[in-house]
Amino acid sequence: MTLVRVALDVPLHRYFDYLAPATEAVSRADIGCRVRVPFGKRAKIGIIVDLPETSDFSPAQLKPVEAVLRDLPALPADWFRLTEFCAAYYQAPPGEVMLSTLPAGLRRVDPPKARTPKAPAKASPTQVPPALTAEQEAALAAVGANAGKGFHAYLLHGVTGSGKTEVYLRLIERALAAGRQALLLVPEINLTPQLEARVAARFPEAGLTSLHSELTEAARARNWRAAFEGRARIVLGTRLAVFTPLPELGLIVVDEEHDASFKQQDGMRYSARDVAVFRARERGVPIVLGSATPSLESWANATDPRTRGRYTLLTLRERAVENARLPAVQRIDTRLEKLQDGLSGALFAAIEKRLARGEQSLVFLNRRGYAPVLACAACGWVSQCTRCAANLVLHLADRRLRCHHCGFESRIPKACPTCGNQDILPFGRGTQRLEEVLAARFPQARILRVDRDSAKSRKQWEALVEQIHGGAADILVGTQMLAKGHDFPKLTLVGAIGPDAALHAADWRAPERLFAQLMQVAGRAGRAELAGEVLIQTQFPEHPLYAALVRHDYPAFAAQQLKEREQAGFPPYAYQAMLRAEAPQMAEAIAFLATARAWPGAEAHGDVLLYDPVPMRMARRANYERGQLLAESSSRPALQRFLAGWREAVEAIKAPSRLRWHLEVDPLEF
DNA sequence: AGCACGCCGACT
DNA sequence: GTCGGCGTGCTC
Repeated sequence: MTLVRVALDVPLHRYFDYLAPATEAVSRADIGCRVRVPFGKRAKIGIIVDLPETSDFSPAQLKPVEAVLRDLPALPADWFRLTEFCAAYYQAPPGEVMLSTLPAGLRRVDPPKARTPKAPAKASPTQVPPALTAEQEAALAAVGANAGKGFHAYLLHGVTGSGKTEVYLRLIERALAAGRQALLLVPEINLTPQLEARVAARFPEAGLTSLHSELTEAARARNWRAAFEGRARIVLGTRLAVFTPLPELGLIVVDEEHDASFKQQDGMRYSARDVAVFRARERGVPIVLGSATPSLESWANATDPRTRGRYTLLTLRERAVENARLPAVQRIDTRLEKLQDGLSGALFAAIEKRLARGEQSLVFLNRRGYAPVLACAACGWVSQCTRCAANLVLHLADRRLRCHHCGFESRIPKACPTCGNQDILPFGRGTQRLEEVLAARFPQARILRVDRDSAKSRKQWEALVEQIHGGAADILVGTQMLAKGHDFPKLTLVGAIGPDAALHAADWRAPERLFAQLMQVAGRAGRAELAGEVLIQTQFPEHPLYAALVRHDYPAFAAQQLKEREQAGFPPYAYQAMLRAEAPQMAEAIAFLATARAWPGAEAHGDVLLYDPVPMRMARRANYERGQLLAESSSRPALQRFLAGWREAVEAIKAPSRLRWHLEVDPLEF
């Protein structure tokens, strides 16, 4: 009698044992195949993880497998090591992790009928690779020196436009030549047709396949399968693609490795970048993390004397396009003049100059909507979301008040809801208002606003990019959407309007994010032959963050931040996990966290510190009040040992049914 | 997570 | 008299 151990998509930290079906034999070669099994009242798709000798359940308690699905090759052992590692590290149920990484069609009991796939896109003519700069050569030589020696992690630090992508392409070329597959991970927003086209044009025979959330279910399944079966030699994808089984994996590249979208923010809260590093080590292949502004975690791994050697630092200091220089960054001290609608005279003048020369300007403001709040000057009423501890943002474009946290919407009141005063006014500025201000000042200019409201879908976004490229806009107004990964050849001026807000934010990671964002947006200016200029409007021009930005000096900024982090005992000098709970009443959430904090088992973990439960910074969201509890240790293994026991104890806490909680390892936001 | 069973409140 | 609220327990 054969026993079959099956991983199922249920939030339980165990596998389920079944009997082999009466009609067919099951062998160890079937480990990694999908099965259809009865589960309670219904059927489920699972994955065979083992054929155990014995079970905790008697044969009479076990049900037989309904069918073994052998339409795909069996998932390989290294894939199990990867998913089981993630389940253990992130305290997530292993079956849920495994099943959630499969394309939806492959985990459905009634599979959608397979339609004939479209003919694969015709291979475009191979482009001629550009000549390499000396720095690119050096980076490639450094990686090449370790070729064939298994795992090695590299941090490729290169300013915008320094040709990181060309380095990736050359490395991919080598991997392909060695008969291996390459995995290229990119942030969500960055998965542009441009990059895909560039890779496809360079490697027309490699069967490039892409994996991201905007593909249809069928396309995703098809591409996933091509990668798994080894037909696709290059896989380009967003974070979930890190789990794609790749039989001949030879190289992993993580582009813009600092980007927050590599972190999954629900379900299993994993960092695809960290998972990628684990996977590379486990598979014994090189991994390249690339960024103009690396995460401080990666930077420390590459430069801190205590961890030096963990990652090898590769640096590209110069822009690859001939004659293109880094933009001149200037601070505009906004304490010295009265701003007009938030804009300084210097910025107006600079835009004027670009208009006269037929060049493009970009005004960067990381706040969408017309104004962040509507308020009554007479009684002090402000437009607040009834469900969240947040203000309703005024959107004049479609005349709505909108909560950016829960999606609540309402009409704009004609008068103050509390005192009836007719004079309710928008306070502050968002991109819509900025667009209006600029239109009034430059009536002849064509202004294009690019934010999540104007570019909701990928299609709209592509249309906007097309317009910008075609020169159909003189002034761009945009949020961070505009900061990422696009070459706009005619863009020579970038103005940052309100960066100071992030400077003194309570989240100690805010400066890191601000610096990355400003570096990125500054990198938009002057990418081709035209010189670029960046104007930063600030009340704190002498702040070290801006000083480093002016010098394009990421290493100095990072060194200063790491020093602060170390003094404060923050990551990467500490390891953290966050337990969060939400309930209709804050007291319930805090009581739950207090029970978790009082776990007697914690006493055996003197190397782990549990803080007090506190309300989250945004204490209420969508009518749920939220609290959090931080666990911290100076040792990652110590934290991991603690979490395994703690999670089990937390799961056993009896909580009100409307209370929800989750545990996040290596949290990024506080 | 689903999906059962199970015991108390306002409706055809 | 029933429909249905969500508490509790189970899934090999």
